[in-house]
Amino acid sequence: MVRSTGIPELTERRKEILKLVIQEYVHTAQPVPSEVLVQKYGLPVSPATVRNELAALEELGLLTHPHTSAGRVPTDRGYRCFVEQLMEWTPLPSEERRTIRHQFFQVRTQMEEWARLGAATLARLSRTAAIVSPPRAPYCCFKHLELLSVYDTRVLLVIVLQDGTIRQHMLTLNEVVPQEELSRTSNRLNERLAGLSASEIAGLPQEGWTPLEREVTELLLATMQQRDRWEWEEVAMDGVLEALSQPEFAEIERARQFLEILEQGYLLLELLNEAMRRSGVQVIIGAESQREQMRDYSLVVSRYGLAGRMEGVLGILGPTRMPYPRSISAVHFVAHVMNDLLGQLPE
Amino acid sequence: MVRSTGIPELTERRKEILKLVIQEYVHTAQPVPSEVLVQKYGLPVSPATVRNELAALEELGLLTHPHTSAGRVPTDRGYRCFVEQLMEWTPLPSEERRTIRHQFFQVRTQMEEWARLGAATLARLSRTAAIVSPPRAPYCCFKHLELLSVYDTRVLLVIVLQDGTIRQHMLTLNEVVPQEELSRTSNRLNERLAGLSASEIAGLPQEGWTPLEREVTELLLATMQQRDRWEWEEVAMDGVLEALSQPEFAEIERARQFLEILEQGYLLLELLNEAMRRSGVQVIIGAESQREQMRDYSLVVSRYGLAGRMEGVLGILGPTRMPYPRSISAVHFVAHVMNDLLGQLPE
DNA sequence: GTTAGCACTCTTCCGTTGAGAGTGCTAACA
DNA sequence: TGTTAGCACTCTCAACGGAAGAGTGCTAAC
Repeated sequence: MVRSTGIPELTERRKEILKLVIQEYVHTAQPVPSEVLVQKYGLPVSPATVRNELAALEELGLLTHPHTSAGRVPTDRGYRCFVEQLMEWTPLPSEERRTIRHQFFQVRTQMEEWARLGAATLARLSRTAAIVSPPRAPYCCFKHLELLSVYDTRVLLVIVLQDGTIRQHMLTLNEVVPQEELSRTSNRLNERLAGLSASEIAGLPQEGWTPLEREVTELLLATMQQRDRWEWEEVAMDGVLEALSQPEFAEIERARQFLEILEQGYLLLELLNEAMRRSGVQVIIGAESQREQMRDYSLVVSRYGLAGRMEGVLGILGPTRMPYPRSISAVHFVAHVMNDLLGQLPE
Repeated sequence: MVRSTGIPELTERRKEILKLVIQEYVHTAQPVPSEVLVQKYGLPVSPATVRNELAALEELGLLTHPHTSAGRVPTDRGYRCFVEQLMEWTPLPSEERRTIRHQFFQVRTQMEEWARLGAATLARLSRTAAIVSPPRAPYCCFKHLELLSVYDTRVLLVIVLQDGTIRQHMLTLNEVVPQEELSRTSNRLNERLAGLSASEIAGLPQEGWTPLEREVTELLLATMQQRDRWEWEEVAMDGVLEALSQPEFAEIERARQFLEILEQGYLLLELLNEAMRRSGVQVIIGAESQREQMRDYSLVVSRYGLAGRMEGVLGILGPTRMPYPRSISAVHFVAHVMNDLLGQLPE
């Protein structure tokens, strides 16, 4: 019997051995020899038997070995099999859960802190690089704007969208306009535009509008459209240094490649956007991402929030050799906590 | 004659040789042998003579060599001497200046873009890590707040300070309050508090205020006090990968130390704060910073903005082996451009 | 199906060696 | 006195070789 993912059914003993190889390799970062499996984990068979099984697992594409006299190393498929069938769920200690919930509770009023705390928490739990996008509404309507006279002809335009996005623009007017007039203008615009989407605003007839009203509406539209593109800069990131202490980054070139993925972001943005379409924790192992640059790295991601209303995505990035049970429960838990935060905040 | 900085006066020939050693070393990252100086730069003396001079410069503490049969390498003092006395000013090509000015012009209305563009520009010009703090007023007064009903008892509080800082808080009230009542509350608070500093607000008597007014004032105060601490997170950073391609980061441990300095930030914050107190471009070479972690790195920084009204700081961080003339003109120029941006924006 | 035994392969470490790079010193020279 | 050629000396670095060790794969026996 073959599963939908193309992972072969294994005998119990092979499952056990594969699991041990992965656990050991994740722990030591060294190819795992047959003798260690017998001695350290007390398998009730001889190393020779284990070697036969290892050879069979290699035949199935779940393990490799770097050279003749080296131990076994898991392949992407091996990890996949582990994640789907063999892994034991390791929930976070309830003590730790409480601490984390408390930390989130403390910043519950400061939305701009959520992503940052999420990334920090995730990085600490997973000991690798963590990324958390701030929550936002996918189709976001205008909520409120404010024109503030700053000095002379300089005016600050503050735009608030319905998901809490705030943007500010500095305008230079042709003539000095008193604050009262600015307030009247913003009130008029608020009455006309509040609750409308970008396309609705774009479709409004502008007869009888003042030049200032038109200019502000123009900027408002530009802001709303710009917001619709995800910006890598607003994604919170943490634990990069933590990740770099892994032995896979012993050569600087590897470290640079890893940092490049994180700094450029477009590649991760693509993968995160794909992940947004599904629910639950998703694991993308090495070459499974179909991205050459990601060949040696795995991504554990989850969407969070209220679908279609206010959502974000979070995850961790590390070498394919990562403690998947821990990573998955970390991502799962933080997504859960952030879900709760958002659940308290209906649109 | 000895300068105030403790740099010895040198003969013309020694100046020339020191300059050449530094230029060559900055370029190749290899210890510079006497023969290269003669052959490549056509010094009108023999290698033996150059060796005598090199030995003298080493005696003065301006050069070292890593081992007996290696060429010379500049010391921190050597670089200091170079920066203060020997360096030739290399202005940016006017073509490039125009391009950069144009880029800044395009984001002139979006203050939150300034630091990011500044960092990107600086990184590109200097080919190393760049940091730019967003501009802010050192003693900042309250400008405006707005309470927006979000849903049920959830209310969004938007705070605008006089330097353009914007913070948002999500409140949960005990009872549902209609938007009109919220608007009246924010208007009352705006009338009472606009233009006041944190300490002035803290000193106001609150008799007769509603609980909501007190709560909002509380949050406002917390926000203003929090703003007074510089937050490393708001500092824009760029060019980190660029920096890591330098040969000094061939060993991963070096790279990690460097990234640690940039990620933690507190050390740089200290140095930047010191730099804020002086004007003009400042160069801090290696151990001059008195910080062990900074021993192998140099910082070229400049304050920008309007002293006491709206200011920020920017700079670059790289190995002590850096092209100081280029770095200094880059920092100088970007500070200048950002000065101009702010000059158009009196408080 | 399991296992002991063993040959085989490949890596890794270590000591050696030799070449090469550059200096520092000395003695001669202008 | 400053400059220079010559040369010995030191130190690094790459290459080499060999030995030890790790672990496998295979075979034959149980």
